[in-house]
Amino acid sequence: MADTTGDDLTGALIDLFREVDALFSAVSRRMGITPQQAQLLCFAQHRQPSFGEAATLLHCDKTNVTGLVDRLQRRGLLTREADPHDRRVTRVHLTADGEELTGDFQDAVDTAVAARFASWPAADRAALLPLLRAATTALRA
Amino acid sequence: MADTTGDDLTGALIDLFREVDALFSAVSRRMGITPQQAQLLCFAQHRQPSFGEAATLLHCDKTNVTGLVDRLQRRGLLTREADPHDRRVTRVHLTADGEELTGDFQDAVDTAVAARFASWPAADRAALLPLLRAATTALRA
DNA sequence: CCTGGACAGTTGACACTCTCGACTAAATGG
DNA sequence: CCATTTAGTCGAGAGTGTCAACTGTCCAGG
Repeated sequence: MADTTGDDLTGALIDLFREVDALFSAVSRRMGITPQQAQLLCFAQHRQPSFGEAATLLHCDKTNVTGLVDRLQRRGLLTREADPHDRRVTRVHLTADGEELTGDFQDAVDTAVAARFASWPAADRAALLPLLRAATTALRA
Repeated sequence: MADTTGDDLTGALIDLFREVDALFSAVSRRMGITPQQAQLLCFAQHRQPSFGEAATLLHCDKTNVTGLVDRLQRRGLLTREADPHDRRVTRVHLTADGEELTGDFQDAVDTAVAARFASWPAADRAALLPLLRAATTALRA
């Protein structure tokens, strides 16, 4: 209930959001990190984000990133590296331990998702993926 | 990148999750409450959950709910009501202010979602809703 | 040059979230 | 009637998140 468009798209989005959140949190916890830490580690895997970029990616204030990085660095999962082109910026690099933990985390999430969709017909799964991407783009606007 | 099934369903789910999270958080903030408080208020609108039920719905420990309710009660958005059938349980009831704020919150989210999907063809929107629901059910397993 | 404004990260203060273990009170079932 | 279970609370402690104020660096315009 509670809707404007006649269909309850909002409710469906939030229900899905809650399930993904639950899965993501459960796996994070099992790995001994918080969901926010998991997110930062995943970002740091592809790029080597500056603190400001990390803040943007995480949708939070840059001052928050300082503490987040502090805790992960204390555990040896990442390091702060000076940016060679701009001495103001510090970049986040994963350590070998960080890479391993991040890989394990992603594998665990992938496995869990794959298991839950294992019984889906290929046609449904094929239809879902582009719609999810389109919905994401729509929401980003 | 990072995937088991060939398609990157996991990535798409997490991307969508992040957008919904961003929207939900932004609206909560605009309303002067936290996302967790918003969730609890929404639940309390339909049912009158006990603390344990609230904890289950919010995927968190019951001790967390005590503080959550404390803060919302201090702001006059809800009350603790004794359950007539079991004197151990306390139920959460929204006040008039709480109902109003919750309604405003839901309207704001609905409006934002509707606006972002306004340009979607009806056919796409019709296809999206059942797939979202099915995906939610799949993940719940 | 060199100075002022913009930008990157840090710090301290503060509120909220979240969990754990220990506790009280009430229900329940031998 | 007593043992157990269940509901909520409390205190301690770690993490998340914001804000305002600060330092250091970069990059113009004068």
